[in-house]
Amino acid sequence: MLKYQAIKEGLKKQIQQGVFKVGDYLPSESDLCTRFSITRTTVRKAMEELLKEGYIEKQQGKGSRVRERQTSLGLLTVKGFSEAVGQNIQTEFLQKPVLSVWTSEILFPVSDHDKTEQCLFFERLRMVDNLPVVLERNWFSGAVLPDFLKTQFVEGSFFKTLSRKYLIEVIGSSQELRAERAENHFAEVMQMESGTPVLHISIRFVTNNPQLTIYSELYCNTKKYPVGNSYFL
Amino acid sequence: MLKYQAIKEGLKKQIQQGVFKVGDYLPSESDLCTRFSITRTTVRKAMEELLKEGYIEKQQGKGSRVRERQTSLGLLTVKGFSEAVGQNIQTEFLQKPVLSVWTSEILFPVSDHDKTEQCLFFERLRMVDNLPVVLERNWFSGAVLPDFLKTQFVEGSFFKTLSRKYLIEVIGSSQELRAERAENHFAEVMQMESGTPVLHISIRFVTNNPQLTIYSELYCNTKKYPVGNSYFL
DNA sequence: TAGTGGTCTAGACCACGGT
DNA sequence: CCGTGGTCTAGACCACTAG
Repeated sequence: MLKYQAIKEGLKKQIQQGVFKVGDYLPSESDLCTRFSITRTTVRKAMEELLKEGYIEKQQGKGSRVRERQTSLGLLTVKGFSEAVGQNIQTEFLQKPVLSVWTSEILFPVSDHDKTEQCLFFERLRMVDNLPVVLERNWFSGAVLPDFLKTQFVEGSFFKTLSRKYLIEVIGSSQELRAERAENHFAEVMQMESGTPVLHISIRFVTNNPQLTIYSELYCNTKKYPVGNSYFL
Repeated sequence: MLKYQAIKEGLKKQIQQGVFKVGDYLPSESDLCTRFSITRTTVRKAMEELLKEGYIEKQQGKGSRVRERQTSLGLLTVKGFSEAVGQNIQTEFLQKPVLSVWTSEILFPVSDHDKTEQCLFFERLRMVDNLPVVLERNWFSGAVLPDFLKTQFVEGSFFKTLSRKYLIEVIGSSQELRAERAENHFAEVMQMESGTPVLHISIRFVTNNPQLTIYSELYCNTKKYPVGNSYFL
């Protein structure tokens, strides 16, 4: 194992396990140098990677601080979601996590390995001011998530739960987008007129555990809240 | 100016101007060290940035090679576009670049500065097997693009033209997505039934020239060809 | 003023690709 | 075998933040 990799993984694990919490400062670079008997170059390489992967932010003169990880995975978010503080946002479980089956609703091809495992499923409705905005349906293998069905979500977030309780991180994603008509069942749940255009987002999340891939199908009413993203070098 | 910045900008300019072409190898790191009387660390920092910005790719044992720049800006592409070699892809100008006006069709707010400048516009239709897939409408200030209306597109690409002829690079983007009904005019151009869902993508491209922002509105028929992207750490 | 991250020097050895 | 990029050492000085 390369030295900078070891430092990086060590720090990452401590962040994930909560030894360093969001907002905490990591030991300074010179601290780490003496502590592990290595040079600044090596320490800085490790920190550089943590920065690139979204775990920390640096400030000259102050230090490196753990931040709420945002993968910057080119993912789309509902505009006005989470950032819009004044908004009245609710999340409602239409189906809490249960044992289910691999279904053809999943538009990305399910891997042969996944097909041989049990399939877990849950479904949520995201609302702004009591208006349904996103219907979110998720499927994934439960093989590497012991006791997931009995687990409480960390801060209401699926991905935080994977990170804190199972040390699983999302390391990649593929998305496909389609404009479709809201059909009977969806139209009703989403409180849309049947036949209204709905934005259908299919996502495959790849994690650092090769046994866990997450398949999500999102249905968005973009009338009042378009989805979007930004990216700057 | 920092040394690594100077090296980086120098190499970047030479790449943009075609001194180093796609596929060419840049001088080796030790070459650059002696040539500019600096150390490996500094050269490597410069190369690192060029890598991150998508200008080069590195191979241990061989060297650093200029590659076709792909910004990895979290942008969406039509699935099967450009990668699908067997496909029969055409691009048709519905409107070649002309002097136009800032219109309310642009969903992102047009900056006050842009509003005071002349507005250029062009419109293209992308087709696969003679089936319209994307209608693309673009607006931007012509202030910093002398003779743009008389300019031929480099390899049929707007962005390559900006890069090669004006040394302007896209450094960021914001996107918004909406599912809408194809209305009369669009439905006709796109050869879709009126009222069919269409994916509307609004993009604001930010460039390294503060005077140039590009506003694009794309309308996609996702029935056969969904749009999408992938991202991996 | 002390401590932090940012830049830079001048070396060394290694892993990889091609001759 | 040589040249390439990848890792690492042991220093130095600078720019920024805060007490």
